[in-house]
Amino acid sequence: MKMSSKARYGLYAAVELAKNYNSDEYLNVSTLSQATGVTEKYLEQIIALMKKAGIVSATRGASGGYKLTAGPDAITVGQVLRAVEDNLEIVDCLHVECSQRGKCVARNLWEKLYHNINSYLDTISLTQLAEDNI
Amino acid sequence: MKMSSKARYGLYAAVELAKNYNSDEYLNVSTLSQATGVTEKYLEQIIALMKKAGIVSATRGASGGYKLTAGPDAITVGQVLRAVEDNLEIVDCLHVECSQRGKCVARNLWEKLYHNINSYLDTISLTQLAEDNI
DNA sequence: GTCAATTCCTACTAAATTACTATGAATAGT
DNA sequence: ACTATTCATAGTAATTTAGTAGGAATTGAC
Repeated sequence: MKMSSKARYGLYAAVELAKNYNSDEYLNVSTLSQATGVTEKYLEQIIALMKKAGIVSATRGASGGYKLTAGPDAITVGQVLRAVEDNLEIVDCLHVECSQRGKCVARNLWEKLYHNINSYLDTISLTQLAEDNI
Repeated sequence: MKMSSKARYGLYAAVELAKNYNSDEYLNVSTLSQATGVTEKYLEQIIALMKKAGIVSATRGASGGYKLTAGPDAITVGQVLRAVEDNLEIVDCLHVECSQRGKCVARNLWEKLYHNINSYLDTISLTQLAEDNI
């Protein structure tokens, strides 16, 4: 039950973008890579996931880069993690039909646990994370 | 962030052992395998982890098998999962020293999340799980 | 309108982990 | 002694993760 490196790196990048939010410049991958210690090419892929999820926007070309689509107060850790981790789901049987008989003793447990985790993660904004105010 | 099959199978086995708790017979791997649909050899390994964690006891030889060391009311899902999943830890940096600078923005988050998950899982007993009373 | 800086897209690969399978020794009841 | 069982450990195949690589598309700057 480990978080992937994508999840960790995604958070690092999100925090950097949060810090930059009040600037009018975009942060490019090269800068983010230096700030986070993650290779550019890998970060590109991770940020692409955040973009796809709508929490990051981008502009191309010279002086292009990335920006949060909303203030860091309004974006939660849960949103970031769900974007980069493949949906954060604890167990496949929540969306795929489980091979076990319909009456799997654990199914309800996984659902509640999943809900529990996400509820918690959605109480924490990027601002709070950046300020370590958790 | 997926639960391993060990975690799922471990719970299945634990529920079977819970049902058997009031009997004076031990459940052997072969029976458990049939009840859960998991191969005997794999189950052996999983139950060994539970035994190591002290929630299951065993006797060898003819008419040997396994039994919970305490009533299913007194054993939680969290105990089972921590036994079979390698400690359930969300992220390595909770016990291994993290390569990131000491001031990792996420560390506190992982700790709280880890605590959160375990607290929840420890509120659910095997009895509750077996009765789907979650 | 060309050039350079950037994102975007997608294929590939190496390493690690997971999910088993296999073999056989140790033990205990009958 | 025999048989049913757990216990210990090694091996392996499949899957996933974590990253590399190459280049096309786009945009701003000059």
